[in-house]
Amino acid sequence: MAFSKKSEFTKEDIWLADIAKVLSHPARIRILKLLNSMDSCMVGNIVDQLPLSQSTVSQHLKELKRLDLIEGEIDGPKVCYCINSKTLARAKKELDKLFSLICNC
Amino acid sequence: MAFSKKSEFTKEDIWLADIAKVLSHPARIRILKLLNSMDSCMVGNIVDQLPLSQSTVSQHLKELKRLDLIEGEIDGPKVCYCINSKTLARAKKELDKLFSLICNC
DNA sequence: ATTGTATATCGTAAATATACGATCATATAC
DNA sequence: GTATATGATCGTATATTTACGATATACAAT
Repeated sequence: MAFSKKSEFTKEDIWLADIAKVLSHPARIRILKLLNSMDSCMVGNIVDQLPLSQSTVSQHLKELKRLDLIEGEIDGPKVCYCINSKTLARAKKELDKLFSLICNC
Repeated sequence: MAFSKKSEFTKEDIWLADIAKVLSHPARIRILKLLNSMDSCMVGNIVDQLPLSQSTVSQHLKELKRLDLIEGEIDGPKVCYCINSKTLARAKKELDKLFSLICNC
């Protein structure tokens, strides 16, 4: 493509699309579920649960962090990730708005 | 990448990720909103409302149709698209399940 | 200081997505 | 029949995503 036309849409639609994009890989959905179910949220534990290399998981974590869906806390040489409920709640609200608009559900 | 690892996740996560992927472009979000607000749902009307060429819009419609989020009905030389509420309701339900899992919201 | 452990980043290859113009197929109108 | 209109598909260029191994960084322990 010559260049992306995404910027020609509304800010709201772009943000929702961006959130959807972060959720558009099963690894990232899995990671979000894991972060909420595990006692520990170290990267190593996440890597162990996924069929992906450490570097690939790190990339997925970066994407989740970029959209503020998760937060990382440095703990010595380790990093502990956790869900950012605030952003997720906002995402849920906006998705609800979209669905109520387009299909009354 | 050598090849995608998406198939190594659960069917549920893959389906949700696929739905999210369809929603991951502002043009497709805009199209869904338009289909519900316009009297007519002809392709031409949709093209008029988007900053994209006819062929690009057709590609986006194909994606929405692939996941069964919309349905097309042939009307002479025209095609009328409409929302498939059933699939959207299922998507909403699965997204709700995900959000309640990961952030109690 | 050295060694080990945990994670991020870099470089890179292949897959997929985005976008367009051109063309094709089909239905209507003449 | 031919022309016109609508929308899908093809071909193609570029951008982005996905994935990995290798390397770098940062801290901890010895």
